[in-house]
Amino acid sequence: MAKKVYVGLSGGVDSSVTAALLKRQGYEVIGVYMKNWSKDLPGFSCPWKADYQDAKRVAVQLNIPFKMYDFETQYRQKVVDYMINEYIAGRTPNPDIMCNQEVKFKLFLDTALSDGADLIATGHYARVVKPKTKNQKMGLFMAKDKVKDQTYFLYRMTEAALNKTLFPIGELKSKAEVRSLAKMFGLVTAHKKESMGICFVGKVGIRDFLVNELGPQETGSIIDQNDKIVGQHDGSIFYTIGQRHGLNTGGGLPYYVTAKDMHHNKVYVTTKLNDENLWQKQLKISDLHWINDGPNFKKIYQIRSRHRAPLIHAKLYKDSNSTLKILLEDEIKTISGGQSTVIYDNGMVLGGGIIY
RNA sequence: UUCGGGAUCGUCUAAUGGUAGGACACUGGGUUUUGGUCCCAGCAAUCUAGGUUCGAGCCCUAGUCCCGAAG
Repeated sequence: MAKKVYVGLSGGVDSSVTAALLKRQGYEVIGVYMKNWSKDLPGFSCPWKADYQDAKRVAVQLNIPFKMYDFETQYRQKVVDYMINEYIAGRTPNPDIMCNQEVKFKLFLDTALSDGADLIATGHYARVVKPKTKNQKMGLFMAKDKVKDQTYFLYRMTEAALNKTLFPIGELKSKAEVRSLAKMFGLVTAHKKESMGICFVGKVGIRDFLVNELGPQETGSIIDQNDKIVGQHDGSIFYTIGQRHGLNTGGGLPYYVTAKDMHHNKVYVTTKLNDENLWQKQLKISDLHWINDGPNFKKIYQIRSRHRAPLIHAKLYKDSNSTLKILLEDEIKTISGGQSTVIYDNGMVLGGGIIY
């Protein structure tokens, strides 16, 4: 008897093709639209209805059952509130990593399983690799298409979730192949544009989002590497380390944010591209998460601290019981606290943590 | 007050008396399931009033406003 797979249909091309491929492979496929956010914001209308309709159309085209899970309350609590609190604390969170951890591969997984699913699937560019021997565990691996790889967002998945998850898109060579499959299957989403911005919330600027949630912020000084005030900002929570635009500060050379002082509401910048505050060779991470086993401190791993950034060789050191120090082979542009560092072992995601 | 120096896109700054250019910012687009980075395009200026000159950002005169030194 065919296994039941609940596929998260977002209304985009990737998840549509996911469902189509699984059906072709002989699974009993059920499409599910997760409604996580539906609120319109000033100057921005939430695309959830259009996305829902596209998801539904795809289900009809594939002739599979379709249902909707309403996770708005939990998404608000686990993702949006977390995100807002991080910004208030002066860090820069990654809400989509939290969404994957809490919503897609926990809430959605659990709900689907209790609905009778054997497995779930999403349109992520990643691979779940089955153990070759009995001793080996289920591993999360980078997608075949290294350019589109999305494992950076998935490193907080659990082994238990991996055991129940399929990522058929991760086996494809390229986005172009996804597109052509969508065309071949005749899916309405074949030519749909990529969606960006905070997952589910859509293409609203984080700035507008925060203003809407928290109201206008207090202005403060922008201070350069010579302790000179070079401008005024409209709220230090809006800025992130490494940021260049949005400072409204001109003068020959670009200004990059090097630090924030939330207590005094100050934003520090530099025009020196080789400024020591703009580059770092060492990272400290907390909130550690390992998919299978923890790291081997003798090994050299590859790490990534930004989506799509090149992998960098690094060694891990125990910093405390709950934190880790990472020494990088090459310098990278300084990263804000709240962002994630993901540790790879030859294409396999070992785990990672949150920079502090 | 006096003596020097200066005034060019929003900002920083180029232009032997001969098409006012660049950078940053900003806006738009591209890349990107966070933030951000990066790439492309666009917008945009000679302090005012006279004068010399075929022609003035540039030379001359006056004014206005800045900055430095003398009070």
